[in-house]
Amino acid sequence: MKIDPTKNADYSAQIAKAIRDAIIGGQLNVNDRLPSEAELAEQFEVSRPTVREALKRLAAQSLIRTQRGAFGGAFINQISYEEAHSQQITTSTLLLSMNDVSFDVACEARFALERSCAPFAAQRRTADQLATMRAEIHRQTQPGLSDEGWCASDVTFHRALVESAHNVILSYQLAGAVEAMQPLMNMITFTARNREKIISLHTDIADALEQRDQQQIEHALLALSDYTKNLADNVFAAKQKIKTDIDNQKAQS
Amino acid sequence: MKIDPTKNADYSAQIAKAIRDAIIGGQLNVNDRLPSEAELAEQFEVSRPTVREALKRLAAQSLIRTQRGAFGGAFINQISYEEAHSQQITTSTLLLSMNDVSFDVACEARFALERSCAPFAAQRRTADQLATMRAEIHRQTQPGLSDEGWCASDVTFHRALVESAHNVILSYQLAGAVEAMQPLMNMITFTARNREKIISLHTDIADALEQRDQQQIEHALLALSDYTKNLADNVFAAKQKIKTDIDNQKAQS
DNA sequence: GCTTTTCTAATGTCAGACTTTTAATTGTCT
DNA sequence: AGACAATTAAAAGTCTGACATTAGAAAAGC
Repeated sequence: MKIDPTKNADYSAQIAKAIRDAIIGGQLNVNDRLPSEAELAEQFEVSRPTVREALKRLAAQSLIRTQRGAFGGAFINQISYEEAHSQQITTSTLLLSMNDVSFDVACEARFALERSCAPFAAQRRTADQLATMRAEIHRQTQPGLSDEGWCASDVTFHRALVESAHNVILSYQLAGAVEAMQPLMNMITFTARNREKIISLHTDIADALEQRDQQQIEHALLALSDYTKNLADNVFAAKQKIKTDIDNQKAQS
Repeated sequence: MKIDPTKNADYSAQIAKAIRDAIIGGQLNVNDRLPSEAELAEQFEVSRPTVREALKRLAAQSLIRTQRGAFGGAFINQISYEEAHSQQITTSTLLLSMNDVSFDVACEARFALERSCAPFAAQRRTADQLATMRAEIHRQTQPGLSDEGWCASDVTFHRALVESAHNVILSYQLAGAVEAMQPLMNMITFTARNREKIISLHTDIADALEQRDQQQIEHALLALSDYTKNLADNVFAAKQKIKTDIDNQKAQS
């Protein structure tokens, strides 16, 4: 593990990369302790603040955790599904919000991914997940439910469907799709949507899952996808109309 | 944006979180410049090294980029698909290697996700992607191809299939599946696999894509998934046998 | 008007000190 | 001897102040 001393730029990035590569390459294993900051500074021939910046970079990716006190230090972290989950959701959310992806593309991807869990969900769903979905549907029928509450319930519903496939990798991968995109979609469509219609589609999904009917699950998800796309089209058309009206008014005055 | 002054711990994490939330929440927009490190230090009432640690955390997530010199500073980064890609692959790879996921679970997830692009690939594939896939199949027939070369070609082949769906979000999400898992799978199965068999399955996929036959694409991917699972089973059985043989030898001696 | 030089504000780096935390060790009492 | 309390040491966390390097802007020169 050495760094390039020629450039006087970004030692901390280089050190972080060296350690990261050692972790990925297997030279450093889970729960191994890194040398103390002072020792690392000596090894890399840089100052302690520089080492610390490198360690903070690694900590930001959950690659290490630090502990103070004697026999403390920086330890290689075992990345948990939860951490990977939340990282992926953060990245996906930013990616979507910063690159103005067309709604159709996002919607298509989101439901395509969710459909991929259908065969396993049909096989392996337990009463537990079904009960969660039914409970969320019931919550969604409550007239007093706020938009935030609706959105949270929606996410819980879809998450239960994903979990019913009982495949941790699939759950992790789909987290990005469901939990990052669903709130964004709700934000866009909430003005136009008809809760009863969505509840009916949710009920179709739950029924199909109860029957362990893969085809029907996929079909119901497609219907929900189509309805969502339609909603967005309506919202955009309405926005367009407002814009046109304003333009006309300007032209008249 | 304020931090909790009571705890004398992890100011840098708190500051990073405050800025991250501001980015996600939209208070800070792409290409906005953050205040200088000295100004941030004043605002948060901490020292400059502490601010710098916070900024390095954000830089590690590609949320900001920094530029030296007058009128330089830290700017909000527009997260590109490429950056998000590589981050996801790093995370997925670590997640898989650190949590000893069963091969079947990973394999099932990987191919389920890839199948989700089948309907769009069938509709939208261009001659370009098909040509890439055919070229990779041809490369795979070369007898002199190293294991590394095979693995790279395999990834390129599957990546072309994913790209043929022409949905950037889907491409991004599937990158984690294909590019993180495929090399790991190749590492496990390369001792047992039959290149000709895989080439034939790849040809089936390319043929189905050429015919724009969604069903056939999914079917061919399933066949490849089954074959891969079988390979892994054989590898594990072989390992088990070796272990048993050694135990028997020990028992005899 | 164009090029070159100088200026300046910002990040990058360093050295050294102090604070806080935490677990192991040592000491003391029952 | 065993349980509890005080001590100690190692390590992260933080601060201060300084210097080096960079790169865009402004000024000077042609």
